[in-house]
Amino acid sequence: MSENIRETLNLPQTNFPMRAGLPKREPEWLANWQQKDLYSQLRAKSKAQGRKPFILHCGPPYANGNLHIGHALNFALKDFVVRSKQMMGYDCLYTPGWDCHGLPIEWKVEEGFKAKGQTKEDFSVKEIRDMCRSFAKGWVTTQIEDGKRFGSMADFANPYLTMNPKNEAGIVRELGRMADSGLVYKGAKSIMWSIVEETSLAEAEVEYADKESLAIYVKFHVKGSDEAVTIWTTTPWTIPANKAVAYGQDIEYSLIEATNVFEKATAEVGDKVWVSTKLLEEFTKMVGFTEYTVLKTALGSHFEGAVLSHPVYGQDIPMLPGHHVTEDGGTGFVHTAPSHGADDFIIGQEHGLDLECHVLGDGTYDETVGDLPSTGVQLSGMVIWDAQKKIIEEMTQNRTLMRWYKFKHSYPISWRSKAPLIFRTTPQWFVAMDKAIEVTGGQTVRQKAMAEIARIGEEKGWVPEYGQRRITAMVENKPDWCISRQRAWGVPITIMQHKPTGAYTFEKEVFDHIANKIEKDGIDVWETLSVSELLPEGYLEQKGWKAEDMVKETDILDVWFDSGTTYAHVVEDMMGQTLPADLYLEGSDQHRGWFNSSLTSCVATHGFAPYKQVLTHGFVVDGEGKKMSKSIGNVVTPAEIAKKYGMDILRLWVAGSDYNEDVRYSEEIMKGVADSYRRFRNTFRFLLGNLYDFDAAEHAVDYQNLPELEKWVLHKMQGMLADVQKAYNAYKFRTVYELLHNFCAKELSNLYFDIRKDSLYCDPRVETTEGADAYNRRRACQTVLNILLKGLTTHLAPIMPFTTDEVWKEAFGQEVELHLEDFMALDEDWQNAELEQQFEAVWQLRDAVNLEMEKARAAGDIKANLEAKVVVQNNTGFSADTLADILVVSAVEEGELQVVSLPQNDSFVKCIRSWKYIAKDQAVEVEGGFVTPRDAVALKANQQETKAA
RNA sequence: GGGCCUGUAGCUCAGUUGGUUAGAGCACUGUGUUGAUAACGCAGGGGUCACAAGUUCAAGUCUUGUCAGGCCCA
Repeated sequence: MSENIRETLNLPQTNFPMRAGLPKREPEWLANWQQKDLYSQLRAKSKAQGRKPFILHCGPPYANGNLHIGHALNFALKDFVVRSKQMMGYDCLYTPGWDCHGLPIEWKVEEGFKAKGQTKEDFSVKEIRDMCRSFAKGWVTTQIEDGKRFGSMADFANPYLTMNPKNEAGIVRELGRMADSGLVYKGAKSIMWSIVEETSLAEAEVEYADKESLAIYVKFHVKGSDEAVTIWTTTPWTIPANKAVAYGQDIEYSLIEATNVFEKATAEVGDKVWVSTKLLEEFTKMVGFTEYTVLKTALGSHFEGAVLSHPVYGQDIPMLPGHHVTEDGGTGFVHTAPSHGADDFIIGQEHGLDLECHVLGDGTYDETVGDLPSTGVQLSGMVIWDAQKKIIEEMTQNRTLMRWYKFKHSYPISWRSKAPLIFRTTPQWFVAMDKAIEVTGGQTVRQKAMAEIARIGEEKGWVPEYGQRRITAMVENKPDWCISRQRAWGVPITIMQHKPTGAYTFEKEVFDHIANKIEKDGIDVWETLSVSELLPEGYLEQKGWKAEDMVKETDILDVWFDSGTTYAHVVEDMMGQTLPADLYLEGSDQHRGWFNSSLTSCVATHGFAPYKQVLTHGFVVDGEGKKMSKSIGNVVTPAEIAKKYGMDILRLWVAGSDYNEDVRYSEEIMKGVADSYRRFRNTFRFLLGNLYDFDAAEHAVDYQNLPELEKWVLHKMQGMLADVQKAYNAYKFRTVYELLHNFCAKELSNLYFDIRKDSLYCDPRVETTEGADAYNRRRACQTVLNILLKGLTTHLAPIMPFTTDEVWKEAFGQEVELHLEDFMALDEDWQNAELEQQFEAVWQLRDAVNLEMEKARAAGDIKANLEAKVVVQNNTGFSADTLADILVVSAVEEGELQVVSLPQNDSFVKCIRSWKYIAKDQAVEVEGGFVTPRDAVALKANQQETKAA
């Protein structure tokens, strides 16, 4: 019999499974979206509606490996933005891109052919480029596939690649605009140079590691006296390039004479040397003076005009004042080789020293270096690292060396080869930061960039705010931008020099003309086409130059120039949009990288910043807050996570994290995220299960006819979803997640669902005269469930596109696309502050009753809530019956708070259908037991319906 | 070594201009249900707010330092 009764209930029915099975099912849904080309459908819809564009411009990942978890964080955040902006009424365009040129790829390609015993010289530039191109293409293909798996709403069919001829042409055009306004110049500067890769390196490409160097103390004899000045250096190979010794103006120096020395010391009794007074003790200990006398002291200015003798070659060496001289270590004097040090270079420039570099790109000395006079060793052709000992031997022989020893210190290395770098002065192309230009209205690039940073800050464009402080510091101190690289894989610096006059082709029309050729046939035209083909018609004639006097530049552009100018060749050219873009969104390391190069470039060519807002996120670290690295073995890939948990869980992890800081990833955390996911999923399952017989068009109840409780739910939902939209606008996805999750847990599961289960399950699902009230109550509840379903699904869609799509199709049919929808519209009329207040009192009462119930339960008086009658002072404004529903008890009576057990009361019986206890005299007897009058009606109506069907 | 940032319950996070017994969700424990059932309700335990000084009538909240961690730079 009880089974028959059960059949008359309206229990939830749904095909929406409790267990998601995301790893298996997500790829199927993804294929469905792709097949329907939702991105294009959204564009068509947006166009038809005349929507305002919102441009999230994609910073290109580098195409040389699989996407890692950091990319997952970035992709997820970008997709939250794209989807939420679209659903809030924008036409949100998102073209993903890839950075394809550059040293890391060229290096990988070289590794490949070096393994086969081939060298660079075995290939033409074009052949190397072709290999690089196909290498990059392979990774772009892989990364696009990886990227699609994230579920991003993006134009994956038409991505931008910095190696596409169209983009390469755009890069050249931007260079042309800078050259035309006089910003591009060729200079000689001291730069970090890798002798392994034979190229200069950008700051970003330099790492630091401990290295053992040979440190030396050297005497420079003062001409015309028996005194000497001492220096200390860790780069003995730069001694041949020494051009000066620097002193500190205000530093006090002492002239000391050694009266006794350590027996094995190179230094000798009788040595008269100058050294910083502060460093005397350290110095004498290091060079082995066991006894010495101080002859006199003098300030640095004493050395003005002094001339020294070079410790190897003996030529005159000037002493010069240097601001960079300190007394932190060494001797207080600084060995100055302008071709091998940044400070040295500056001093050299200031004083007109010879800046020529005697070290070649491969790290060997060139012909201009003289042989070592005493030992007769030939330096030219020798690798600098090997030459060091020879130089030390030489100075030992000629008695200018005081001491040498092994010294361990932090030293710059190449990020790729990990080989130590050297400072080397070579000709390079630069973009001037401090030259006034027209496009900015007469300001320098730096001034205008600083002004733009401040303006964006005033407009709250730096999210989080500390981004402004970071980029300000970077731009403030940024030296002129070295844009040239002596490599093959990149966009050529399309400048020619007229040899006889030394003039360069800086005119914009020259760059544009070459860009057009590149756009048609690729960057190789720079090598394959002749000078006259590359120059605009009539250009040479106009200048009075001959083609055979023109020399093409062989350097290529820094990759940061490629990505730094995407605002032009992607946003303007490819996407056809107007600058600035609405948003750039990348990791916080890009304050120095892409945000910086983009700002600098766009200011230089357009006179303003390319973005309105810049959103930055931290890095993914492990559960202990340590960085992820292969050596520690704490690395996880997005692919693994997708396979284990599913992408919606990964995305939910991002949404729940505070991306302003570093984001922790661990199995424990993911377990928690998966638990949170279940709350959402079961909420949806409950909604879907209880809407199985509801058709809004037919059954929806008008707002004014809804019971108070339903109105309260709509009020709460309306306020919550309005806050959710605010949070989306402020990119506070964590708040979105929390608001939705807590609403599902508190307002819905704990309260509304719990209360209305009786109505949903037990009220008649068929309308009859005698059961009209109960029937309407259930339809009213379903009306609200249906609104909740739409509200929650649409507002959660940007975070969990897979699950919400599954919900939507379960609710509205397989052909209905959630991701073409906007956020469900919120009705202002749902606001009802008065009602909220009334319910606050109800919930307080409910808490008090629950505590009392728990006591009764502990005492063994009751088990289930429905076994209780609650005596309470009802000042809620609701009837006793309504309050009984809200408290999920069988009855409410007025009086002092008390919980009364009904099963122990002979005058009550349990309704076999609703399990409520009811007074015997009100109960209806049916086959198998008693039911309440409501259940008697529902039982009959539902049975008849079942029979009819 | 320098710049920017972070350190609140087992986990993810809130904590407004310093002001009563520091909050939420999840996890955990107990318990009830077995008609959201690998789900749901109810109740409960759990924090010397990284550490140490200082300012103050009063500090998670301000200052300084230490420790740990991250990004960028040298």
